[in-house]
Amino acid sequence: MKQTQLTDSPAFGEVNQLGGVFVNGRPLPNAIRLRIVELAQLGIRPCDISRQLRVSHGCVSKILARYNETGSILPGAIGGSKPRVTTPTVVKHIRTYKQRDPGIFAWEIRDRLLADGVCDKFNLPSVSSISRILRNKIGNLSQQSQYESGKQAPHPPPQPTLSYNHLYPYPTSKVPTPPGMPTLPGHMAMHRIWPSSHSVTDILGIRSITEQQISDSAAFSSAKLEEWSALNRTNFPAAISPLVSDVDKPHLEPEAKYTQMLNGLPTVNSYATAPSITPYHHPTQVSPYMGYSATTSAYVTGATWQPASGSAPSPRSCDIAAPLAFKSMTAGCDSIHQVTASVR
DNA sequence: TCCGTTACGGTTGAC
DNA sequence: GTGTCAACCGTAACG
Repeated sequence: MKQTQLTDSPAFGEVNQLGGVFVNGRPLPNAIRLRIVELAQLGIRPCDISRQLRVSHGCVSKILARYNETGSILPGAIGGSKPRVTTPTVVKHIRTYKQRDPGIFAWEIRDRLLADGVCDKFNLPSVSSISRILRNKIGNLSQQSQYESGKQAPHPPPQPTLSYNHLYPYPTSKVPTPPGMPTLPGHMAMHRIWPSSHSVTDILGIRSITEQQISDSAAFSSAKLEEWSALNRTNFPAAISPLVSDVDKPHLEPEAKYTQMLNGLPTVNSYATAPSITPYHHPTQVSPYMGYSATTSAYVTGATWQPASGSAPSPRSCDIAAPLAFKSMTAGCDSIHQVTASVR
């Protein structure tokens, strides 16, 4: 299989064709993700980023595409199930509808749920789900309601004020799409936080990176990423930090794990330092930890990105010191600049 | 050579 | 405690 073509399969990581270390099935560390976006914003071509960071170009392409689309460098939510749409509130309303009109069809209930604001188009149960609820959870309700209707006052109408989002909020509803930004479908908007707490510029401290030295931005990156890495699922209350959304919380954990394993191990600096990289050269020491340091303090340094030859790098060969080009990222840059222009 | 896309094996977490 | 499912991941390969 493709994966078996990898050059190495250490117990805790694998080495790709570029010599980079990765953990199959796990996201790249935020430090590398951040670096990918940073380099792209500096005008460095994805192929060069791929080679320098030893990340497959497909991955670079994916991360940059995600960043352009969502403004976030963080991976999506891994695992878990889709939130249930048949919440108790929805069931209650279905029951009410059935009580008031025992002959109501499932599709009519569905329309009512939508019309009354109980559900929106994203969490509207399917007709089959409603039928299942009628069958399993409400059962003989029609007969019961007919019986009860004779001795009870009419059931109060459904209260549309308690929407599904009240119990199972969708990030899309929590995070309005900013002006000028395209409206994303629900699955995409799940990760949309705007102004994105995960945008590079935000990560870099809400300052325009055009105003900073790379080393300065790296310091901010490091600080932010260390902040991330210090958090994990278990100690991450929803409101603990505005920097990270609920959706993205799970992805802090891997780095927290990696960080915990870092003591005494090489940092990512040795993994992704440009001068040390000979194209397609496999590191003599293969350690998955090399690539999974959550801290960029050692990983992202200005001097690190000098070309091995010592000659001045061109924009085509990683001109870090050159003015920002924002190559091919202009679509999202207007908003980015708006964000970076403001200082909290 | 570059890059978007896709198949693949793998991980994760809710149910 | 375990299995299933559906989301995600990055890589390698293709075009």
